[in-house]
Amino acid sequence: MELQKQEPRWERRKNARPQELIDAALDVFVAKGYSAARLDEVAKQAGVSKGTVYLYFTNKEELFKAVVRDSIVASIANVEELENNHRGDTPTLLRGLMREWWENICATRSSAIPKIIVSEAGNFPEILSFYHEEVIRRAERVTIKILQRGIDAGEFRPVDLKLATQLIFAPFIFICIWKYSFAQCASGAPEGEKVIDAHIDMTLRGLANGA
Amino acid sequence: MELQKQEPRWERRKNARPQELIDAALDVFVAKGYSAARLDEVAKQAGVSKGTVYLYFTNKEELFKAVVRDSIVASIANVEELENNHRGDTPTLLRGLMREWWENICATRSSAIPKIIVSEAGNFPEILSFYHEEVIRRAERVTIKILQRGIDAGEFRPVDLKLATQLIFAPFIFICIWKYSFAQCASGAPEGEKVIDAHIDMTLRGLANGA
DNA sequence: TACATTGTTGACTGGTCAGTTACTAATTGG
DNA sequence: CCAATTAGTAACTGACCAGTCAACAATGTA
Repeated sequence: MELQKQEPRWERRKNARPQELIDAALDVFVAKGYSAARLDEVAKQAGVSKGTVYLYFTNKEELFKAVVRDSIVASIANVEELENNHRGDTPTLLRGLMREWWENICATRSSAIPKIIVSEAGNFPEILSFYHEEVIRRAERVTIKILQRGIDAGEFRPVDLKLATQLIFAPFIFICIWKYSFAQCASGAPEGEKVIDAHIDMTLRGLANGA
Repeated sequence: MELQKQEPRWERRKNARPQELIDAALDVFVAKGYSAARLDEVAKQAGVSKGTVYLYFTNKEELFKAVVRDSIVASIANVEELENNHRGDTPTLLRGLMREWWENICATRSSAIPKIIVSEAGNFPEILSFYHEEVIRRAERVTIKILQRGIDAGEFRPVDLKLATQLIFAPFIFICIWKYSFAQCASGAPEGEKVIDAHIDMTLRGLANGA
């Protein structure tokens, strides 16, 4: 018989758990999508048992919403703040919005979320309306605000605000979808960074007020 | 007691069943996607019991493959035949390919299939490799053949064949995805027909050999 | 060291669904 | 008309999984 210091079988981590679970959940949602994601796997990834997940999130849907809030909604909040505090010229501000989207969503694991919404929203209407309210509408609102500001200042020519907003976002969404579907098999996948640089350039030229 | 001719409780329809089941299955796959589609519902839609589905298809995956063969693979076969028999100029042939894709896939219920592949292929690798082999590769092959033919005849300028093929297909795929995701909530959805007309026009101009 | 508090566990439940099978009845052929 | 054949049925099985809960053990307190 040998006496040894027993490692505790588990630790209490009341404060750290939610973020750990959100991180683990993002991993699993990225890999499997929404409905095929297993909460047992999220728990395992976070180093806890499934019961613990339900201690911090009432159900799978709320966990998913927390993941979205932690990544995409946070990014929108950044842009809103950028818009509020920005004092310089509007093209720079719009470039800032687009870079933010690229760097913090498209180029990260978060890019799986728009793909999940596109893929599965039809089967989960509550998630769609949540996403529509907290992501799509807010993103539209701040983008329109920036475009309006540019038009008012005479930096942008007058354009259809809604349509311009959609044209600005479409390539971002397309890249998110591509990354998680055809990217595996299509050899000639478009290089995201370059595509977005070209897109930013095109957009700013397209909006420019030909004095 | 009244004597009446008893309607038979069900009919034998050995020859008709497979097509009836494929049609019903397409409806359900369109509405739910692959993994959320229920074979009980396919059976109900076709007016039979679930057991009958398994009389004609070994499992869900084979049923899905049959649906794909019945719609998209058939459309590719059309294009291959078009290419084989065509004697006129190549731009007309390429326009024929693109119209075929629009009319028989994008503009019909079949358009749900590319969306399903994009959405769920990650979780069903066997379906992805089937689709890659029987749809993507064949579509690529016949498109490249047409482009090469145009280049050889001096009708098209020399272009990167693989890249051009991807650029030709990307808008079709995007429309298929859009129809089954944002189309519901985005008001300013692009009108497919016009987008594709513009796309065909752009492609032919882009390929034209500036004599 | 003993006790109270509470974060965590993991076996369990209830519902769902792909796939199976023992049986039933529509059809066919002698 | 009466088997023999076989398309079709529906109840069933086994696996899976979101969500629950009674017991447990890590930590705080005295």
